Amino acid sequence: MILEVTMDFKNKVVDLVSSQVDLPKDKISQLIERPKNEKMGDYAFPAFVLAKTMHKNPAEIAKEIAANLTSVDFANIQAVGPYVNFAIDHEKLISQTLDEVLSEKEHYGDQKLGEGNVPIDMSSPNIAKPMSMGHLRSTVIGNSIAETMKKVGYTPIKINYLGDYGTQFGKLIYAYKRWGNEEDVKKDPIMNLFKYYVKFHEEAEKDPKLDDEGRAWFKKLEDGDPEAVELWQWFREVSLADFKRIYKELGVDFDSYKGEAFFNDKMQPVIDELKEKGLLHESRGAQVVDMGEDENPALIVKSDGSSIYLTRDLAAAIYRMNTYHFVKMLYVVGNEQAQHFVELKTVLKKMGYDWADRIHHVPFGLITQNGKKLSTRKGNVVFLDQVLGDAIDLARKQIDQKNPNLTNKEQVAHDVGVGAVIFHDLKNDRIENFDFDLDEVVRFEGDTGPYVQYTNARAQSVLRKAAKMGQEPSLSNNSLNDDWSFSVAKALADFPRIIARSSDKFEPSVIAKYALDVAKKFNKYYANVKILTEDEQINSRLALVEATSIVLTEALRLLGVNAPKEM
RNA sequence: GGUCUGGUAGCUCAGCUGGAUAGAGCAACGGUCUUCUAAACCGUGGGUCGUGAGUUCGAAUCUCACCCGGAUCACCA
Repeated sequence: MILEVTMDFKNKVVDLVSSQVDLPKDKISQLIERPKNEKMGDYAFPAFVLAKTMHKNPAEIAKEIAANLTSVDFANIQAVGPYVNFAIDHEKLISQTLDEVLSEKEHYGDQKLGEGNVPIDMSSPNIAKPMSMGHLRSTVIGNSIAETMKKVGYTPIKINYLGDYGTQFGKLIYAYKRWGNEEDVKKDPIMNLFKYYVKFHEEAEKDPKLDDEGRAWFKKLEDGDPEAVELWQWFREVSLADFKRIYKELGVDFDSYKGEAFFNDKMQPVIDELKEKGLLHESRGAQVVDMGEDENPALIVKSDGSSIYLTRDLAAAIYRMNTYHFVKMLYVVGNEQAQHFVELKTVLKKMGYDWADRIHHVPFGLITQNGKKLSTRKGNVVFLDQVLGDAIDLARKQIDQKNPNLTNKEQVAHDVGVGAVIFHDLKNDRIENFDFDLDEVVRFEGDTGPYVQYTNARAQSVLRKAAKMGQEPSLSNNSLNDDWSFSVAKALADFPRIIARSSDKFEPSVIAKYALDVAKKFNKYYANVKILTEDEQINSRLALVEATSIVLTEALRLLGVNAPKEM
């Protein structure tokens, strides 16, 4: 069972206040806050609410409450203005927290907030196009949410809903036949296919008839034209191989690669069902479902009879419900598609599927470059491959400069470079747009992934040196009670709460911010306290160091970032 | 124009369910490596929290209006 240290103390505060005040406990619990300034203590009860009923000014009330309270768990209980401040006994919080972290190790922070399958639709790059920074976002956000959901009891199912179907393939087939050749595609599949695709859109600007050609080829593909199908399969195969290479770099894997094409034969039943339920009607030659007064209708079948993504997503959602019986389903997809998911849920609801409420669109902000939207069609993209490569190169250079004797340089360069890119993507609220700036992404100083990794490496280095001295982490001796240790321990005690919040909001940045906070506090500790001094507290200090390393490593793991022991 | 989303320090952003003098990082300037990895630490300067009302003992936080940026508004996904 999980004993959360901070909860423990908070409950004690609630009990104490409750003994003096005529308010229900849950109300008190709600009012209790954490002072911003650590000097004011660790918990505070504001007495304002009582002013009316007691007809006294809050400061007086606070004073009275404080005067009547004593507790062994708190070093100090005193009124400051209208607040009753509670300062936790440092020694107690430090020893309890460290004890808990060291005994639970990487399971520290595990909790049971729910259970059941949670499919996560994530990454989902388009076949025949290079993966961009946009796909990176979906991939790393989805991955981190999956890890976090697992930690709180759910069973995530990572689904890569490959963009392996749609009108774009008609365009690509046309473009390949007109400007492409087999040899080039074999040499460098993605880049050359992508070139044709961009060329198509350039030409289509001048000659809109090309769009019709593209649509025609897509229709052929849907009708099973052998040439179209063969080309499509080939494009898919070479693309997927390339994607898997990048996923390996990122350390992300998937439970399912069922892409859009998989649902080709599952759309007609959905269309039939919509028809049966009287939801479908014709509009401008297409089949649509009404979305209400001022809304555009949801398009189900295009006027030329071919399929569209909403229909496919409906089929996919129903399939996933039947397959996984999910308790939640997440779509980690850019914010610009928000309307689509509103439609998806609305149509499912109209079909009578209440489980549509279990579907959550987890949107993220747009990535721009020099303020402009990245568009694959125009070839205005940032290639993920390149970014990762640059980041790793830079990490390698740093290692050569700062720690040239490091043994597994390549591995560490990879972890640090890729870690920087992933962390950068996760540290801000995911809804936030960001303008891509390579220097910013591969920065290793300040609020960055490498900063957290470095902090952990420092901790590990101390532990290695200690072992050589014959010293190891242990809480059996003297416990710590200095301010530096307390600051670190208090941060460590927050971990379970942080995980709960992150999983609740589907927000990895909560964990990223937390990791930075722990790292910062540990670095202050490190700068102010000489750890490897052979006195009676050395083992306790080492316990603090090890606990910090455990939490940092686990926080990074939840973000999908490796934590090298040396760098 | 409708809908969604954002507007906090020069730049990039925190600020949890409203609470005590609004915080980080970057950038600028100045310190700290014969001592546990300086990818670090310490210090200085820098903000009418978009604007105006409202709710409240108390608003960056909640409500409304307005201003600005971005996304989106059926036959792409």
